[in-house]
This record gives sequence, C-alpha cells and structure tokens, in this order.
Amino acid sequence: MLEEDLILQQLLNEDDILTEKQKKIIVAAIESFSEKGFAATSTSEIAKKAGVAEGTIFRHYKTKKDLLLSIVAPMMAKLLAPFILKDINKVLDRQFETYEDFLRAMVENRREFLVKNLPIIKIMLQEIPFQPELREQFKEHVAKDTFRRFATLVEHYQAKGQLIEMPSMSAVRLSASAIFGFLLARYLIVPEIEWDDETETERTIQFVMHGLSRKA
Amino acid sequence: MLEEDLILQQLLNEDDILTEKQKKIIVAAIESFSEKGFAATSTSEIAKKAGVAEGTIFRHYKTKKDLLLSIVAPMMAKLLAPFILKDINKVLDRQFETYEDFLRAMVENRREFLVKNLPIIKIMLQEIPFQPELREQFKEHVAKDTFRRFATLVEHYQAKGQLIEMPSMSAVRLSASAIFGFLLARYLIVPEIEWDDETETERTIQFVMHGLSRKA
Amino acid sequence: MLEEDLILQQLLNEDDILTEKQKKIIVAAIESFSEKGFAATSTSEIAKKAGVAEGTIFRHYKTKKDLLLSIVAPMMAKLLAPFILKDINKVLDRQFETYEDFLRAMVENRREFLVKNLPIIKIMLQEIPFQPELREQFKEHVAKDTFRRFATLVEHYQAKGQLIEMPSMSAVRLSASAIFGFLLARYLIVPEIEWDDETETERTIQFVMHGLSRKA
Amino acid sequence: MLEEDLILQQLLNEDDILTEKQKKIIVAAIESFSEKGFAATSTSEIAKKAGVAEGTIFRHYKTKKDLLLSIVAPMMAKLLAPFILKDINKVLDRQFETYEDFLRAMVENRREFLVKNLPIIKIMLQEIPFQPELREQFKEHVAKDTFRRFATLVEHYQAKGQLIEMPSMSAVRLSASAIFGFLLARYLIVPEIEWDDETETERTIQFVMHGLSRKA
DNA sequence: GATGAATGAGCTTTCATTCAT
DNA sequence: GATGAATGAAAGCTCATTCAT
Repeated sequence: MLEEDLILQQLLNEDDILTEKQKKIIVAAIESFSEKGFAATSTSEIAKKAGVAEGTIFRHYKTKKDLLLSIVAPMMAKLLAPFILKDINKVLDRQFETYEDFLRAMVENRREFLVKNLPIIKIMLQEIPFQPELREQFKEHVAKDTFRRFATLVEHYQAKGQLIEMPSMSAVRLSASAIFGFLLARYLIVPEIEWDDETETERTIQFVMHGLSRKA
Repeated sequence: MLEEDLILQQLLNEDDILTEKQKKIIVAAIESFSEKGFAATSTSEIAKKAGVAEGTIFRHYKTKKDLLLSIVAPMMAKLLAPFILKDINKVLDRQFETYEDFLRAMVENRREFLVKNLPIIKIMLQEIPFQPELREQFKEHVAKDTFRRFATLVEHYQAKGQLIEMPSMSAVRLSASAIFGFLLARYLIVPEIEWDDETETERTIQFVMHGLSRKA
Repeated sequence: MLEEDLILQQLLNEDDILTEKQKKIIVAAIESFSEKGFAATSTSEIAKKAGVAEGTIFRHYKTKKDLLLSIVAPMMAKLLAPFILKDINKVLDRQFETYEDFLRAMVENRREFLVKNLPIIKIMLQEIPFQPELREQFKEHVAKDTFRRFATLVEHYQAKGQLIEMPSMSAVRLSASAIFGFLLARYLIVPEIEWDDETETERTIQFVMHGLSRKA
Repeated sequence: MLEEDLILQQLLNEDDILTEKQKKIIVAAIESFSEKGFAATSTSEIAKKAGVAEGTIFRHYKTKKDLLLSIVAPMMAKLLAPFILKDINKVLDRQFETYEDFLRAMVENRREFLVKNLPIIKIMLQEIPFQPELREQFKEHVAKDTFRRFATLVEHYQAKGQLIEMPSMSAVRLSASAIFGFLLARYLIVPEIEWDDETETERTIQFVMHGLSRKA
C-alpha cells in the first residue's frame, strides 16, 4: 500500500501548507475524538494537548464541528479507493482472474487501510449517526458509489459463470459482511486476543467463495 | 416472541413500582440518547421532554450516567436470551435437528428483538466504546457468555458431522457476521429501501450453510 | 403623578411574583446598561453587581438581549400615558380649556416621568438605533400612536380657533421640539447648571404659544 | 457649502498623505460604527470590510478607541463652523440684517452639513455618553464655544431691539430646539416620509421668530 | 508598511447537580 | 416525592492586540 492511504498524512500535507500549529491541532483532535467521542471532547482539551491557545483552533476552524468534518470527510472518499478502476470491466480480467483473487486483494488492501487509520475510522463510525453532513457523505460515497462499483464487479463474475445467480446487492452484502465482520472483530472488537491473520483471512475468503461460487 | 423481550417494557415494570414520572424520564431519555447521543443530550432536555422538573431526574438517578446505565445494562443480559438453554447439549437435538434450523430460529428471534428495541440498541452500540462500565458488561455478557454458548452449539453440530471442522470461534464469527451484517443493513444502515425479508433471510442462512456444512 | 409611572417599580412588581434575585438582576442591569451601554456591559458584571451567579441571569432571560428588551419594552407603552384619554375630544374641553393648559399639564407630566425613569430612558434612546425590535416598538407606540393622538389634540384646538392653521404634523413637531429640547437640555445635556425650572418651563410654553396661537 | 464641510473628505486628505489602506479603514469603520455601534463592531469586521489585514489597523491606530476618536474628533471642531466669525459683532450687520436672516442661513448650512456627514454624526451622538474624551470635547466645542458665540449673536440682535428681552441662554435653547428638532425629525427619526423641505424650513423659522421677536 | 497567525483574556451561554420549600 | 431556583464550573467562541516575517 502506498503512503497515500494514510489519511492523517494526507490531512497534514493537504492542499496548501498548514501551520505547524494546525497540524498539532488535527493530531490532538483525532486522538481525543477517538478516545472520548466528539461531544465529550472539549476544545480546551484539544488546545492543551496540541500545545496551542484555544483561540488558535477557532482561527482555523470556524466551529468545533468544522474541525470534526475536516478530519472525517477526506476519509469518506478514500473508502472508494480499491474500486477506482477506469473502464472497470476491461481491466478486470487482467487484474483478477477470479472473484476469489479480487476478494483476496481487497481484504488485504482494506486491512492495511483500516490499521493505519483506525482512530479516524472509529470517529467516523461513531459520528455518522449524529452528524447529518457525514451521513450525507457516507450515503453518497459508500452506500452509493462504493456499493455500485462492487456490484458491477460481482455482475462481471456472474456473467463469466464464476458466481451463482443472485441479486448483486445480496452478493455484495454477504461478501462485505464476511470481510468487515472479520476486520471489525480483528481490529476493533477483540484485538487483544491472538489472531492467526493469514489463516483467518483465507478462511473468510473460502467461506464467501463457498457461498457464492458456482460448483464446478 | 414474548412480550418480555421488550426491554422498555421490562424497564418500566421493573423491580417494584416505578412512579409515572420515573417511567416518563426513561422513555424521554431513550428517545434523546438515541437521537443525539448521550454526551450531546442535556438533562434539562430530558426533563422537558418527560414533563418533569430537572431535580426529579436526580432524585431517581444520582448522575446522568446512572440514568444511561439503568437503560442500557438490562439490554446486555437480554442479548444472551436465545442461548439460555439448560443442559444445552441434551436439549439441542430435540429442539433443532440441524444447525440450519437453529440459525433460522435465531435470526427470527434476534430480528424481533432488534426491531422492538432499536433505540436502546443504538444507544448501546454508541456508548460501549466510551463507557468502561458498559464495555465491561459487554465483554462479560456478550463477548464471553453469548459467544461461549454459541461456540458450544457449533461444536455440537460439528460433532454430529453436520459442520466442517474449523475452530468454533471462526465458525461463530462467520455465522454472526452474516446474520448481523444482514440485520444491520436491514434495520440500521439502509432501512429505507424495500426488503424482501423472507428471501433475504433464507439467502443469508443458505450462504452460511454453504460455507460451513459438510457436503453431503 | 402616580407611583405607577415608575417603570422600575412596575418591572419589579410585574405580572407574577419575581424572585428577589430577579429584581436585583434588573436593577443591576439598568444601572450598568445606562452607564456603559448595552454592548459594553458584560453579563458577568451584571451578575457581580446583582450578587447572583451568572447562570441565574440566563435562567430568567434566555439571552442578554432578552434582558435588555424586558427592561426597555414596558417603557415604550408608558410614553403614551399622557394621551390615553377615552373619547378624547369630548373630554378635552372640560380638562383643558386651552392648548396652553394642555401643554403645561403635559410638560409637568413628562418631566416627572423623565426624572423618575432617567436611566431606562437613556438606555432606550441609546439602543433604539441598533435593536430592530425596539425600533419597531418605538415606531408603533411613539411615532404612530403618541403622534396621532397629539395631532388629534392639535386639530381640536385649531377647530376651536385657538391655534393657527398649519398641518397638525408640523404643529406637533414644533411643540414637541420645544418641550423635549427643554427637558433634554435640563436633564440630560447640561443638568449640572442651575435651572430656574418654573421660569424656563413657562418661557418654553409661551414660546410655543406665540408661535402657534391665533393672535387674539 | 464648500467641500471642506465633508468631514470624511477632510479625514481622508488629512495631515499628510494617507495610504490607500488607511483611507479604506476609515471608510469601513465609519460604516460599521454607525450601523452597529462602536462596542458592537469588531476590528476584524472593519479589516474585512476595508480589505486589509487586521494588523494593519493597529499599525495606524494604537487601539480601537483611537480609531473612533480619529473619526469623531474632527467633527466636533466643525460644528463650530457657522459661528466662526472674526470680530463677530462688526461683521454681523453686514452679513445678516436680521436674526431671521441669520437663522435661515444657519439652518441651510447645518442641513447640508448634517446630510453630508450623517453617519459620523450618528456615531458622535451615540458615543458621546460613553466616551469621556468625546464628552470633554463636546462640552468644550459645542456646549461652550458654539453656545457662547450663538449667545453673543442673540444678544447683538436683542441690543438692536429686534428680539425680546430674555436670557440669551433661553433664546439659544429655544432656537436650537426648533432647528435641531426639525433636522432630527427630517433626517434621523422619520426620513422615510415625504418632506416639503422649503415649507417646513420656513415654518420653523417663522415659529422661532414669532416666539422671540419684538412685535413691531 | 503590511500581513495574518497566534494569543489569552473575556465573552455569552449551557450544564449537571444541589437544596430549600 | 417533586419542584425549580440557584449555582459555578466549564463549554464554545470572539476579541483586541502583538509580533515574526
């Protein structure tokens, strides 16, 4: 995975040149928001952790919510990353002979993404239910864009006879449930137990393939 | 499903006799917490919505967090419900001939539970990451008790040769991912689209069975 | 003049029963607003002067501006007072044989009103240009109601042949200018010099009468 | 009226050469102060409106109050303008045969002055009660200088037998009340109604003359 | 001379909690 | 048990002012 997957890295180098102080504010905000939640984190706490005056936060972000959005919004777009393929169908055959190959690549890709951006992802998951702006972006980028591309992929392999007939929506849901169920358990719910990552990944992929592939 | 699955019902009839006011406080708190989150809900708002004086809340619940815990804690225990079987193995054969039967029963059972308790479940999911007491209870009741009983069940069907060999933890994870992936999508993420509940439920169960059952 | 002309008195006894603390807040606010202006007065300063916690202010007045309006608004209505006469024309002859009598009564009346309510009047004059709500009330009660009744009076004396023909608006403006020019100079602009009140009042009235009365 | 009566013009050409930026600051400050009041206007707002950096304001004016004073102070001196007559008594006969002529000239003169400087005058009237420096200047230039010269004029016409005997202070007050009552109503209180300027001006002057002149 | 990031005191307002009635 | 006035700490945010560039 390229460094560009590190959202934090992107936030800090972003657009124009950010002040040192601005960067510290972002880092501090991510840490606090992810530890205590957005509403329970005070701006004075962020300022103290960042080593800046409280006013400095508001010079760069009009409101506390602005600060939140500036952190979480870029994340949304990045969730699309593994599906951004120009002329998706033509490219597919060369890239991934089988749905299994695709799944394997995606799990690996999303796993790295998740690991590197865990705090921001926690913030995102927590705040989507309460911040209409975020819900909007989520629906746009994930529920629509990402889902649609995933579905196109599934249909492609169905057409090739690799996958059983089933509404692509259902196939996507079942695939995504298995993958994200794995990643969530692994990194968010019970990260403290010992995981044999390779085995569990392969097991998850095989599980999906058994459920979706046409028996040869 | 029995009425006793309605957590709210239980909360309101609980223990001894609650005042009318107390009941109104709980109902109001559930509504507000689930809509705006715990930290973003003020006690004065709850008081207003419940039609009681601010002081009345604190007469019954020492702190705001006490109020939260009094709502969410009973939920935890109830998540165990479908697994509470005395002498589990002996009972199983008679109750559910196959793992498939068990899955079908559980999905239906949890679905009703989810639908009836949606707001409280939302609160629970939101607050577990931030409230140590809740995390503790969750680990105890769900990650340990519920998981352990689920695992015992899986091992039972493995022993009978119905399910393939695989660490029961993995089998539980894959089963649970599929089921909760379905229920989450259905009731929390995209409840607004039209769902053919029966078909999708069956599809989900078949998906799990394909992935886990020994090919006859 | 009756005690009821004391706006402060009315504010404090108003409507229902006000807390001791509420009364102190009003008294303190009037003092500070009139000394330093609304925008330059902080709520913490008012709280300190009133001997209450800052939160107490906001328990009774939703915002700082609410506090201002609650003080100034009642003043507006009271400016109408000397003109509130039922069936104004019929009553007039018996009450005031001549316009001069009326003027004399009104000057005396408004003088007492002014003296007793000086701080609130200062606040009102200062804030009308900046508070749209107040401007609205002012236009309604003063520029419209008060002016219209004053004009009716003038027309009455014109009809009796006591006053020269002239648009009543002009006659009112000239009368009011003289009276308020006197009262402003006397009590707001140069209150520090020694005034022979009786003589100056009479001089002002004679000045108006010379300008407006039909030469006998 | 000469251009020199335009205070803004004077402010901008003042002293030496002002930067373009400085001029913009003054124009912006006048607009904001007159619209929202001094205390309710922020320097950042002025900077934005002027199109300069916040720091630039403080390069030219040590404090926000300095900026206010630099705008209002020159106004004070200018209020004297129509009375600045060298060897006042000797000049008078040639300039104004009668008090009526003088009044007429002055009303016209002050009217133009008022119209051209309305925003600055509004600021001045608003801030005099709260800024000791301004009150001092006002007392010096207006309440003393201007008043004294006005009084001298009145005494001149009394000595010539044109005006009735009366303390000159009272005569000045009555004259000034009528004139400023007119101008205030015309340009500040109810500028929105239609005014027949010529008629009302003449009416005001005749009103004063009736009240003050010796009946021939 | 001009900038605008940075400051920190102070602003208005909210909040969980207390307590006399 | 219930009230709601009162609290004061802390919240989010604004402000005049400074200063390195």
